Amino acid sequence: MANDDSRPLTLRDVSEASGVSEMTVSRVLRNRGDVSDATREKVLEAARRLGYVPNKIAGALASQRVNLVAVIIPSLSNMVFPEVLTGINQVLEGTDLQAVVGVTDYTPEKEERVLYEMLSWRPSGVIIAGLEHTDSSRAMMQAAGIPVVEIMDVDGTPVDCMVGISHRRAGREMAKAILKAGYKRIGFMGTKMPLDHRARKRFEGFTEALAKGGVEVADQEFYSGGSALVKGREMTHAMLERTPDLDFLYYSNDMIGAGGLLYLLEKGVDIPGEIGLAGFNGVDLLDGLPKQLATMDACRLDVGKTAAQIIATRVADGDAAEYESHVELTPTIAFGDTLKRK
Amino acid sequence: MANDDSRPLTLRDVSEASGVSEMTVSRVLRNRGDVSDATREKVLEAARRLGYVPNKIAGALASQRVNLVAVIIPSLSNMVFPEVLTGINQVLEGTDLQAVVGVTDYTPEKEERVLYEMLSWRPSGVIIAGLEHTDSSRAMMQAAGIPVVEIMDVDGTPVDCMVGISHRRAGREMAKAILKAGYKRIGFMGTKMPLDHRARKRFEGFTEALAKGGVEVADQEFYSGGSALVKGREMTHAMLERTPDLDFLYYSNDMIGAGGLLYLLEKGVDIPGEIGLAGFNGVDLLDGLPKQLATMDACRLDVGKTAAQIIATRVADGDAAEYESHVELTPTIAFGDTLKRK
DNA sequence: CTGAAAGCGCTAACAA
DNA sequence: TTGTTAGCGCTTTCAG
Repeated sequence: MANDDSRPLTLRDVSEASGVSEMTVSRVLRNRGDVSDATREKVLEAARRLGYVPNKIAGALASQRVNLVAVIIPSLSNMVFPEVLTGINQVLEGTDLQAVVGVTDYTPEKEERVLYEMLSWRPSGVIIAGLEHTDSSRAMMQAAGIPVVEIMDVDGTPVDCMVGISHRRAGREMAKAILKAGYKRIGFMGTKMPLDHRARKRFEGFTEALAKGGVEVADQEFYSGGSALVKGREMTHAMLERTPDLDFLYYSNDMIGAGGLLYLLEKGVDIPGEIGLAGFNGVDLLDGLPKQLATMDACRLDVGKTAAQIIATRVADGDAAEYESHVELTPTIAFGDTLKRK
Repeated sequence: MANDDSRPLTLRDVSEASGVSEMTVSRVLRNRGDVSDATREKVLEAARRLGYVPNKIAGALASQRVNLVAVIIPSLSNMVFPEVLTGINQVLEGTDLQAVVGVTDYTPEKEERVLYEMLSWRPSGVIIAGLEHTDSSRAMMQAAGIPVVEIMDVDGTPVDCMVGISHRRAGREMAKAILKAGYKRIGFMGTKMPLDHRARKRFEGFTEALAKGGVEVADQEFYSGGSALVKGREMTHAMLERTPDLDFLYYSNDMIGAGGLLYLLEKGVDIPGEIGLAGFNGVDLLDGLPKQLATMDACRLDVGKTAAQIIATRVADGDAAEYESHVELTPTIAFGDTLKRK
């Protein structure tokens, strides 16, 4: 099965084994051009028998084409991003494109390194989370001459295309719903991540809309590290000790919201009567909680699918491609059981 | 900044811009061989100014070296796998190796396709979940002539190396702890996945050890799809309706265990007095629950680190490398608040 | 329908 | 310390 020495097999080996020229072997293996059934069979048989695996490195260099799409995201442990990936993969599976993932840990420097590394493989496109990048990163994407889709945010100016929701607007909408329900003393909890621009924008939209209603955030707290569920419990406890008259808690993500919810339910607090709660993201997990946490869907699957669709279209149709290059998806509020419906 | 036409920049462009030969430019950019500080500066300046990004495709073809490690896992949404990845990345960051992830969705056919695809990029090593693969997949890994580490399971025979825990033993240990605590009427809940060999092995070890203690699983149920937390609630409810005298529930993963726990707490069931509970994996999430679910850690971070270490060592030291090629990690039971400590 | 020749952009090996 | 030469394994192009 394997060849005598340990040198990987080449097209030439298949050519010799089948008595067909390298060129024709190549054609058979790629289903390109017309090849007679007889030779095709000979080639396929030989390739199978030898256990030939083509060398894409050489193929890519020769054809100047690489069927990879670089996907650059901040983290894999956030639930949110694997879901975007799922959307991307769903669409790419229908093409011959292949996603390759890079993780930035929410730092612009690592993002730059990862981007450089990935671009050096000459991918067919880039899908990257967020609109904030170093100048150098932006320059690289511009110079790469390939489609670039910035995802998950539309509050800013993209290098090329963008697909996502407006986090500012999401924050505003939630604030409006809260005010409308009659809550007045509002606490906020989130991650201590100056580099999580989307969370920041949500918070800005939130405070802005509250202000319009004459309300200010009465208390706020930020955490970093550790189990989000635990942090949600702890912060909720601490905040209510400090500011007992709060009647609403807005969490910057569902996990800490869930922690807060579990904590308050144990304490026997009346929700949403005495205190209302809301999170952000619409994670699956919430469905299994004793009460459904109010939240707002970030359209993660859709974002992934739309972004991949743009890349696929551009790769297939070239510059003549027709598509929306700026797509704003609109999330809807899920009131659940923790936010009065007014 | 960008070049005139839209052709990507080459070494030659940098060479011309700096007045240094291509070869020396290459040396500077790779920090290889001795280059005078003066020329080094000239080259780096030119490369930066032009915005040159090397072409790894060409580099890999010429050097016959690719600094990629193929990592093949069943899923990204299982929490477990991103954690293994974290371990892998932690170790690889200290080398010039780079992980590339492929997802199989728990099917051997897709695993085979993904493996083929990845091997065609001629990676320096493979890390792949599980010991069960198609003959063809096994043959490919054998023929690739690169280090292969099969992870997360040691109950079987690897192609090359393996790192993980024995799921059979994990099942047995949990059964023993349960029997020792005095529980007798035991229910089991898990995923309906004939292809999740590790869950299967755990179950086998579990029933085997129970049998040794003269106990049989009194009821069992399997689910597929949907939110695990919700499924945990639903199955727990259904099972206790059907078999009300159960005094212990063993869940094949922590998420459904958490769902069951939340459900039973709402019902006011005394845990672990009236009913004991245990899950599997030791996920972070559990820390935030009202009671700590008993579980068993699968050593995910360690598995990733050890596997990556093996690859890194083999790549660096070649066949002369010294390392354990079969590593069995031993998980410990966390009794939490849901399993009597005897 | 099949084959021969000429690179793709880079690096190993050697020469200067 | 620097430069020259000859490919890496495949595909493009063009000729049969």
